[in-house]
Formats: sequence, structure tokens, C-alpha cells
Amino acid sequence: MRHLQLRPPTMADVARVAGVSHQTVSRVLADHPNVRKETRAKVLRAIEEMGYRRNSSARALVTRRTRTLGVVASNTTLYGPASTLFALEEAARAEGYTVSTVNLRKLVVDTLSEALDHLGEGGVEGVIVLAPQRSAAEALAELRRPYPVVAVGTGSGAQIPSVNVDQHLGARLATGHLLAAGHATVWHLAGPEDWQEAVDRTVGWRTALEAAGIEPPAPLQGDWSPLSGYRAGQELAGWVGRGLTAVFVANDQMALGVLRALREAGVRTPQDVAVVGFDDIPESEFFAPPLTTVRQDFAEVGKRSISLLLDLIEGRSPSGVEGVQIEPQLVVRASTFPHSPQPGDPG
Amino acid sequence: MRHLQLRPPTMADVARVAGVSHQTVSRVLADHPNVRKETRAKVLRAIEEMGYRRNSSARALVTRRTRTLGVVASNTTLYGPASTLFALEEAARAEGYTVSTVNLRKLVVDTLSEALDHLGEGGVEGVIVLAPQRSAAEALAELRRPYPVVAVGTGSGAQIPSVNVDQHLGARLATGHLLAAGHATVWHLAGPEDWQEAVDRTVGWRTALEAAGIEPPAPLQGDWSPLSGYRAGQELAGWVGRGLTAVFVANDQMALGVLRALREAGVRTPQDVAVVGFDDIPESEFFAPPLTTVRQDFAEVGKRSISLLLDLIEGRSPSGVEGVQIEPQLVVRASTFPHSPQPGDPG
DNA sequence: CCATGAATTGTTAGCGCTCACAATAACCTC
DNA sequence: GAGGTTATTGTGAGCGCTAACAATTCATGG
Repeated sequence: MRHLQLRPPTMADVARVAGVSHQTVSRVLADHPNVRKETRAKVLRAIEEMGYRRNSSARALVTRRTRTLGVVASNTTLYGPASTLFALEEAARAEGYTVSTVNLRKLVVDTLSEALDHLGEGGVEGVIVLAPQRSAAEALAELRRPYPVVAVGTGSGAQIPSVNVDQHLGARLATGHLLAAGHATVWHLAGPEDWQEAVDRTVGWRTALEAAGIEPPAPLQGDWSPLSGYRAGQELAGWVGRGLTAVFVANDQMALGVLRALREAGVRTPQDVAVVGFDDIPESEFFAPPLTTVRQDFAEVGKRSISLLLDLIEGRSPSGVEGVQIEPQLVVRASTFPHSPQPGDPG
Repeated sequence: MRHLQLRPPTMADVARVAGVSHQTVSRVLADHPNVRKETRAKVLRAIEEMGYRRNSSARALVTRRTRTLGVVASNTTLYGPASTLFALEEAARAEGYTVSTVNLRKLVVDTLSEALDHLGEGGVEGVIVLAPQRSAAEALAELRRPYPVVAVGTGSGAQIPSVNVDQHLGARLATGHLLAAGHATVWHLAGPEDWQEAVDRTVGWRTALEAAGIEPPAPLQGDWSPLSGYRAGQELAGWVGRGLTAVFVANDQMALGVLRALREAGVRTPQDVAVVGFDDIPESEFFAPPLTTVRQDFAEVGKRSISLLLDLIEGRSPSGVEGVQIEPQLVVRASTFPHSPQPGDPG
């Protein structure tokens, strides 16, 4: 097997076989224009024959470019982070970069710092941090590293360059949709206070209500999990008949729990209570009933993040504090209207 | 900002400041025992002061070790692959390795080959491929690379070293559970034929039935998605009252679709039809009803895969065809027994 | 107080590659 | 066909580090 071979061929070996200098081999590999066609062919043949691969370490040493980016993430089994991660890697690869990932169980100062060091030792040219928790965002603002860092999901108020979906807008879309359907008010099950996205969604919901001259009811709080949604749903069920006809839930997983609790309490969705979620996870369409929710364009988040990071690496933009905002989109299903699209309908 | 500085300090710079040779700096960094305590302190102080970081490319060039592993995956927004990816990275980092990932939309010969090349150019010492499709497994057996490769999820019959959850056992557990509950037979909604895991689950199901002297009904087929489960569920609903009382569904997402279709057809779960899934995704506990399913220990898969790959890299084991098997576990909930644990119950 | 070996430090030589520059070959133009 | 381009190839240096070996210092015992 090749990988047990004592030593892989070097550029000099190829040069010897092809009867040229190592520099010519380098030129062929770099697609330099000034190489005669026959010379190029000779070199390529030798490369093919010997199974030569350029040594990336030697190359990186002299060019000072590793063409590697780092990503720090947590909760990667959730749909949002997983989707973002996917898009990030795809966008980076399209630009010829390799992506090294660190998945953290908890994103706090210590673990973040370690992660950045680990990636630094791996020679990354820049790092993207998926940092939805506010604590992480703050930590990030303090931790200086010898490479640029872009934050995703920290909210646009952060002290460092960041890319975000406009959560405030998403929440307004969701709340406005329910108000437009004739609901007198909209209740809210919020995500963890420590998450910027949760806060932004809550503020957006409140803004939409206040803009309509409605006093917002006190929001409930969950932890993103279906279980916390289930418990909140049990509480919400107690308010049915006393002014509760619509709920905006801060993510789809909690909405799943809410739906289940309502159903168990004999409350019908959407006839008695309409429910809107956030994220549009693939399962949402198959909830009982299919869930109206807010879709975030993670692919776009990935592309824009990589683009911003590369700008910073190349020094193309003043490395100040830039914030990219991406617009979310409302997806209407049966949890707010009984005659909305059913599973299997186009779209 | 530091990353705009012209040139980061080198080992020689540190040596000059500390008043020693660069080799002594290297010794301090390598924790070499024969360095005087005061010398070590001097060097560390200089390193700290100058913000020195060892250049990984230079180091990799001379040691011929990049301490980087590659992972090729697809469908990373699904719970299984995402969990495996997480575990893989964590295990690798614990061993001091960095992980570079390539996420593919489709895992076929061409994309796999490109991905392996991309990682090879990044200088990986070995690669783990999450290759649940049989086509990918076959492609993998042909593609020779100058570094060792470990496959995950290809099934143990593959021609290359691999790590797998014992899908056959999982299917037998699920089917056996239903038979033990008194069902005369168990129907099956299978995953895509091209997936080894799907095939293994189907074979396990059939084996369990035949061992009980039962002629297996023709299995239905889905594509892992809730939608395909929904459609299969509509078909299954037509068989209720004609011998269908239990279904083993090849994954939880399809089971979600099945549950929904049954409910819409007025079929009660588990009273009329019991349903078992596979994977134990976090949402399963909150389905209507909570889903009995088979849990796979992805963390263990990750650890064992990394361990096997490192063995291969270090040449610690005969680089033949080894296969590691991991046992799955049945999780019983209300979709097979009405009085099983409810959401929020301990465990 | 010098010999002896161990502990500590320094020197030298690459790792495989790209860059800057030098050298040569090929092609014009008048 | 001299003089000047321009295309093509080669040479030498050095990126920052570790490994091997050489040199120095230090402790110790007789």
C-alpha cells in the first residue's frame, strides 16, 4: 500500500525523471503561462507516473498561506448550526480553502479560548465562530488572536465583524401574520435569555404588538427543547378561553412540545389556538398540524460569512466592525390556517 | 491588531530575546527534560512577551506529521451523521489532532474522489468517511489514497477497515419487542435500498420474523424523509383490520410521517397499530405518541473510529480489513405501549 | 584539584517548496 | 545578421522548524 512507502516523491524527484529543474515542475503545477507545451506534458507524465502530490506543509511554509479556515461551533446536532456548518464548509471549499472544525459542548470563555488556540496551532488563517449565546459573544470581543475572526449569530450589536439573520424581522413577520389573521393578541414562548437570537425574537414580537397598540402579555421561557415547550404548552393551555388564541414560539422544537401539550389538553390547533414556530426544520411540515414557521437562509449565512472572513484575511476591507444582515422568510402552514398546504403539496 | 503585523515572531526571535539558542526554545516547547529551570522560565517569559506561536507548517514539514485528520460526510443535517461528526471531532481533538471536514451533497465516486483529494492537499494523515450508501462503500474500496481510510456505516462486509453499529441486532430488538408484545406479525417500512444500514435493518427484521416461524409481509420502501413515511403510512392504514397491527419503521423521521398518516386515517397508535422507529432523535420523545425506537451510540462510534484510524496511521495494526461493531439499544415509549414513559419523566 | 560522566546548551544541516534573479533560447525588426 | 525583445528554463537562497551531533558546563569522587 502506498501509504506504507518509505518516502513520497518530491518535486526534485519528479524533476529528475522529467529531465527538468524543480522550478519547472513548480511552474507546471502553478499553471504558469511560460512553459512550453511539450515540457508541461513531460512533467505531467512524470507526476502521473510517480503519483506525486505537492507537500502542503512545505508550500504553506514558504507562501505563508495555509488555505485553512477554522470554525468553532456548539450544538451541532441542532438543525440550525448543522445547516450553517454545512454551508460554511461548502462556501470555503468553493474558494479553495479547507475547513477545520471544533465542536464544543459548551461555548464559554475557557472552551472558546482553547478552541481558538487549537485551531491556531493547526495554522488557520481565520476563524468563524457560531456564537449564539450572548456570553460567548462577549468573550469573543475580548479574546484577541493573531488571525481575523467573524462571529455568526451574535447579533449585529457585537464588537466584532458578524453575520446574522434578522431575528427581529422574523419575529415581526410571525407576530404580524397572527395579528393579520384577526387574533387580538399573541403570546410568546421565548428561548433562553442568554441567547441573542432569543432576545431579538422576543423584542421583535413585542415591537410588533406595540406597533399595533397592543399590550404584550408576559412571555414564557423555554430552553429550545421540545420538553420545555411541552411544559410551557401545559401552562398556556390554562389560558385558553381567557384571551389566548395565538402563540409565537421561538423555535420549532419547542413548538412541537407546545402542540403536544395543547392536544393533550383538548385544545385544537389552529381552531382554538394558532401556533407559529421559528427555523423551519425539515420535520415541521409533518407536525400535527404542520407548523407555520420562519425560515432562515443558512446557505446564505454561510456564503456571506466566508466572504466576509476572506475579505478580512486579504485585508480587502477596513477591519472595523461590520455586520451583515440576512432576511428570514415566513412559511405559512396549517398551524395558523386549517386549509394551508398539507404534506406532499408542492413547495 | 496583531494580525496586521508584518511578520509574526519566529523561534529565532524568541531565542535572541531570551538570550539562548533557538534549539533551547524548541526544547522548552517540546517539554524536553534537560533544560535548567531558570532557562525554561526565561524562554517562557520571552514567548509570553512576544506572543510567540510555533509555526505549524514548518513543524509539519520537518516532522512529517500534520496532526490533521479528514472526515468526509454527507447529509450532515440529519441527526445521525451530525452526532457522529461531533463525536469524531471530539475524539480526535482529545488525541491532539485537528479535523478537517468535507460535507458532500451526494456521496458518489466523483465527489468522494474530489473530497479525498481536497483533504489530501490539506495534508491529512488519514481520513474517515461516513459512507452509509452502498455505492459509496464500493467506490471507497477502489479509491486508493496515500493515507489510511476508515469507513463508518458501510456495514462490516466492506473491503476496507470500518466501524459500524450492529443494525441487524437493532432491527431484531425492535421486531422482537413487537412480537413479544403479542403481535402476530410485524410490517416494515424500509429505507432506501442503496443504504447499507437500510438493508441491514430489513434483513434483521426478516430474520427475527423467520426465527419466530412467521412469513414476513412485503416491506414498503421510503427515502428516510418524513414525507415518504407519510405516504407509506397512508398505504399501511389500508391494511389495518387485515392483519396489520405493528410496524417497524427504518428511521424516526419516516416514523413521524407514518404516525401522522395513521392518525389522519383514524388509526390509533398504539391501540390499533404499534410503531417502532430507529435512531432515537431528540424529537422522538415528543411525537404523538412518543416513539419507541432503537438508540445508536454515536459517541462510541466516533471514539472507535478515531482509535482505529490512529492505529492505522501509527502502523500499530496489520492494515488489513478490520471491522468494529457497536451494539444499539431499544428505547421503549408509548408508541408500542400506552403506559410507557411520558415526556418529562426521568430518563 | 583534575578526571569522568551527566546535564545542559549550541551548531549545523536539511525538510520540500516558492521567490527573485540569472541564464539561455527563440523570435523579431530593420 | 546585429541588436533587442520576449519566451523559456535554471540557480541559489531561505521560509521556520526539528534531529543529530558537537560543545560546553556542572557535579562528583578519588
